Amino acid sequence: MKATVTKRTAADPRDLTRSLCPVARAELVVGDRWTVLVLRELFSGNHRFEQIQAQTTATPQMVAARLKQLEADGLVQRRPYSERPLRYGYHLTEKGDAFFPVILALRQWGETWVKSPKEGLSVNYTHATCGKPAGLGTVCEGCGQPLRRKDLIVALNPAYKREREARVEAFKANR
Amino acid sequence: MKATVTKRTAADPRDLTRSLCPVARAELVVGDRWTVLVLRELFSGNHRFEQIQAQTTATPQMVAARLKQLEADGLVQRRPYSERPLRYGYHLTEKGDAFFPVILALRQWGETWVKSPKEGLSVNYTHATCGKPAGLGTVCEGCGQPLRRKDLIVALNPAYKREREARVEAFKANR
DNA sequence: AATATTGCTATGGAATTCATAGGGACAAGG
DNA sequence: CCTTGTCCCTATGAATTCCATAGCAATATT
Repeated sequence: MKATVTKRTAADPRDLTRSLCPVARAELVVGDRWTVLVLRELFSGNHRFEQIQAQTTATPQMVAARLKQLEADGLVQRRPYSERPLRYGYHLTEKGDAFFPVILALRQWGETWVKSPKEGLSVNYTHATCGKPAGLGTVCEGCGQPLRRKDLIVALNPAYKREREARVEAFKANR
Repeated sequence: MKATVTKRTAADPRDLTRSLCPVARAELVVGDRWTVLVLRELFSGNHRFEQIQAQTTATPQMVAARLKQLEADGLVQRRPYSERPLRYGYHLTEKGDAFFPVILALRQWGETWVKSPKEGLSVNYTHATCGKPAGLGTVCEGCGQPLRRKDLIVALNPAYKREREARVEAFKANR
């Protein structure tokens, strides 16, 4: 006979919200494609709703829901950037900023194993601290120090830059 | 007037499958909670369907679908571990193995920002190459070398070990 | 007064997920 | 050979989430 009561409860070992596994716990917060893309935009300096929507290509509900959840989870803080009309920008908290190594690791894997080599690197980082190219890892290729976002000088591949500009145009075009 | 034709096509800048952004491209493959948990299990040495199902707590369809997709995406290879009856185990390819830094980064962020300190670290790694504790980063705290999965000696926190054993029991209990 | 800008919310249908149940292929024990 | 057990999935239907499209509110601009 099959089990009759299998609903998940708080004490259920199948409930991952209290799992001791740090990966499972992290995934409960960021285990979603749009969430990661929203964070990517915040790391790349886009703080406004419309920009995030345009670059992630998500629907406005998806963006609104993710930003709301990220705020509830403490990764994002909303700050007004205009009083009249009242407009909010979205900014990373310390907890959100600490997510950067995950983005870097995803970037490295994506560049190496998902993109084709002929597409070239999309982003080149220079490590402001030591002045050398930072490479693809999570620590600087030149000096060995862990890479923090604010120490990086970003240079976009021209094709990738065009792609991002094209999304802004496409977004404006059907507003 | 609103735009009339907004379906996404191959040339649409909103189609991320050909985006030059490595993060977006990576997320198309691994931007899913169950997928990441399946990979975690493969990294932790569980290669059989039932084990993966028990530890991820996903439904069998979810596990089957994710494994199938991971195989199609080249991260996982299926190998028979028994001829009669014919049974397959799931193993990481080079591409799948290269995903380890992302798992490490998620682990670091999860341990530091999602779990409460009193829960303690769930996993402690010793770097076999240098013999020292590897720490929480993606490079060894002791020797500075990037951490590869096969160079790590794993020590599970007793409470975390019990949690994993409890999931095996719970799984058997309602089979 | 008319139009544009920005940041969302509303709606309905399509797709996905989940809990639960079951099935096929074999092995082992009686 | 007949039942019971193991392992690896597949089937089903209900609940949930997602997406495309449309629209609204509060201003600023002309």
